[in-house]
Amino acid sequence: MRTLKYALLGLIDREPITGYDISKEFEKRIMANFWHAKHSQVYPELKRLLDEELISFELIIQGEKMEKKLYTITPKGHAEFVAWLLQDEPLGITPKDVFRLRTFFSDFMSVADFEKHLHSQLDKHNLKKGYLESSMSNYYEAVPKYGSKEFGDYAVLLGAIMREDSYIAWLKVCLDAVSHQD
Amino acid sequence: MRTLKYALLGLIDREPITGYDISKEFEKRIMANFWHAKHSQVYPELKRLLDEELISFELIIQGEKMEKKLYTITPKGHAEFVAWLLQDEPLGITPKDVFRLRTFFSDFMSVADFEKHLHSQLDKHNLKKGYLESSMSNYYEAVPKYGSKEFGDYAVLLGAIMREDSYIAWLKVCLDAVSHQD
DNA sequence: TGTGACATGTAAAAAGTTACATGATTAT
DNA sequence: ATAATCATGTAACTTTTTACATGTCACA
Repeated sequence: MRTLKYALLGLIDREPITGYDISKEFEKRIMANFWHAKHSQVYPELKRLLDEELISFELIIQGEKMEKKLYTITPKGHAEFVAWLLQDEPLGITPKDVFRLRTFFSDFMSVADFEKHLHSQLDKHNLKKGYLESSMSNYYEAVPKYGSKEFGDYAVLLGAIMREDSYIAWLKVCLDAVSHQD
Repeated sequence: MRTLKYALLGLIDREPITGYDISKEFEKRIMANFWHAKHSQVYPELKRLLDEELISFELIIQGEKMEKKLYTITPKGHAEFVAWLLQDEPLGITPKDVFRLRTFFSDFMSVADFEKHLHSQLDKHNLKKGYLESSMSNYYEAVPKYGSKEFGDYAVLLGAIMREDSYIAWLKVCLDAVSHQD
């Protein structure tokens, strides 16, 4: 399906970018909320897109001699990207979730152990939600206009916060259900 | 990390099961809501668990000559499974989501095209939510008691419904945000 | 008699992770 | 000076998917 290909093409189409900055985007910035790839996957894929003439690059010298490659999309790359963007796909398999797997097998744990797990998850998801909410309030005071990059950023950030809210609500319901049975 | 190993051990620990039924569990039953593996991954992993003496099997003859292998967990397998179950893990990377990726790049689409995408996703997630809700009402009239298999089933099913609700709510917010700008 | 579900596997390829490898630049 | 970050890559391995491969059983 080569989804990474389109994730890279889209990012490069937004604005010229280096492999290093693409990796950062996947590891700690907004894209980390719905896609991921390590730099060891990004660099070979960039080389492949270059071979396919979907992108090109300009060598930039940073300081004395440090080189970086600033990638730009080609017309062919843009056309392929937009064609992919408009495709309607079936839902696909539900994402894997190790904590839900543990919950499914909670009958092999004591109530106390399962409650410890639930509290630990609550802490982690609350922390994550906090990070997301501060990104939201730092960058977007109102809903950005559709058609701007900011709208995309805003929409996926909102989705990430809602996903955390829902996960937190689920954990609390589980906690409720077990505590009424102690 | 070998999470598939523990997913298999847990299932087999619940009750003796064949490779075929494990695959069905991943493809269409409750486990499909948080884990997945094709039969081509399941059979080799079962062989590996057998080599490691974490499981054993009994040959069952179905009808005239059709053979099936009913796998059972060994004491060693059970011990490893429970040790894994009690581990607390960091959150790990956010699951990939192709539709969120498309949303992130929605500035390369017309409002009409993005709205079409949103409606298509709404249809699919509403359908999925419907399936989940009917499983819920068919099987669980009240919250099952903690410590039973049914509690695990119920908890993850509830989580899956809440996840769909949240996704649907997000899609509606996006639809609202774009329609106010037409 | 043929279709769909039951049942179990292997092989090859793609995708993703971990480890290896190197060097420059900036801030303390 | 030294640690953190910038910057780019490759190699080996694990995980996952797609395709190949075979045969049984129940039902219409």
